[in-house]
Amino acid sequence: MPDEPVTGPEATRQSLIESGLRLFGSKGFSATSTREIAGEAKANVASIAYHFGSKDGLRKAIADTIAATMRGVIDGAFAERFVLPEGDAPTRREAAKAAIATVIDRMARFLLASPMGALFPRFILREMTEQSAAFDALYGGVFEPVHKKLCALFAEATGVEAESEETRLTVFALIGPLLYFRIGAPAVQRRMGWTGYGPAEARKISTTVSRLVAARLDQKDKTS
Amino acid sequence: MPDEPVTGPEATRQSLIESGLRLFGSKGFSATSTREIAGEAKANVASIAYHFGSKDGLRKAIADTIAATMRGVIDGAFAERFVLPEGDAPTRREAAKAAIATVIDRMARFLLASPMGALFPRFILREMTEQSAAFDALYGGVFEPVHKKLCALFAEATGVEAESEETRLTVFALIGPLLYFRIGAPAVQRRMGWTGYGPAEARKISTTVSRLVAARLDQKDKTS
DNA sequence: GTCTATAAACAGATAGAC
DNA sequence: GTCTATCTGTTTATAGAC
Repeated sequence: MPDEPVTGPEATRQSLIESGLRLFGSKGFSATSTREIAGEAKANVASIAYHFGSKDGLRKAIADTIAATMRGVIDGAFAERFVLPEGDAPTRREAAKAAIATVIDRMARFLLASPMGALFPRFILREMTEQSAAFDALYGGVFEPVHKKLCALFAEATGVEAESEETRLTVFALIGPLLYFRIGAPAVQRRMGWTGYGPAEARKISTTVSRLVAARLDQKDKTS
Repeated sequence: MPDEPVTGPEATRQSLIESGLRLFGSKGFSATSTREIAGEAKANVASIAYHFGSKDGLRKAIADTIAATMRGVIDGAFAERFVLPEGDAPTRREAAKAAIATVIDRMARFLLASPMGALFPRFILREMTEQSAAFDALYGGVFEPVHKKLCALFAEATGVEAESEETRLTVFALIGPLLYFRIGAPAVQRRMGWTGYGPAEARKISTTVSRLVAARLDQKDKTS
């Protein structure tokens, strides 16, 4: 991705996407007027129709931006650890556990302590509940590949089958807390007496979730 | 609550609340027109202004209905198990663990397998991200009391301090998966190849989450 | 490419008959 | 209480000057 110029048509485009991401995510698509977006982006109302064809075109452009950015972040996190060492089963198992811990920690830091981490899930959530076309692209391009990779790691770490129903559900249960801390942030922060998530809060949450994940990975098998 | 009549002003009122709950939750407040609500409720457009004063008045009435209903459901779940037996520490600890398991299971069945369980969180989530006044009532009336009770049970079950920062965060992490299975249902269902949540799916999810919670409750203490 | 001005549709709220 | 008809404001999209 080339650096964006600080002025010119591409800067207007980027500015509209950023404002739209923030406003659509916090107020909702219909609740946000194009005048408001243009105002916050310091652009003209007509520029939305010019650059994206329509208000809905802007929505699609935002979804594409999210998909591209998240693929970059996640591929980076996996590349760091996803190649498991050759060797005996216990060695591979411990490596897989460490890899899961790394990915969870990277996801926690992105979701809780980066600016985009706060904006992306809110936008995605709205697209998901509205069953919009933008969500299909996000699911296939980001969500499913990540979940499959985590299932493979979980299988390595515990010896179960990667694509079994139980494994897929368990992986959802393991990433659930992380996403909930982001999605339910207003409730969490009120209960914790926090005014927002900073690096310190992100670290505490990451530690809490890591302990939970570790407990499940170390759980003795039982047919409950 | 008296049974609603099938006709008359109270039936119109209830019908408008139900349609508003469904439409506000799925499309968002601003995206839903009063004409659409009235149409689905088989009522007249002007009846919204008559019964609730305004579109925003209907929003508040829905929030009140949710708060009252959820208080009933949750108080019932806690009443069943919340009184811990007198006795030695191990006995109380096991009772507390059983109580947590019961509450988690009741919450899972309500969230995943009841009609309201699908509608309430969607509406609440929108009110939360829009920082509306309706959310304040839901937080104070439902969310915080439930979280505090779970913290107290967790403290009994593990011996930690109930209101410590770590305990509060851990309880969020434990209920996170449950809420995520509901909030992220479209993504979960697509990955699982399910067309929706029925009793069988709710049971599988409840089992998965229960195993995770049990793993954390049985975790050996370590200073990680 | 960016702007102003405007068109055409739609929103929520209300007045008044019944 | 419920209806029809209408008022008033706002929305998105577009036409055309620059």
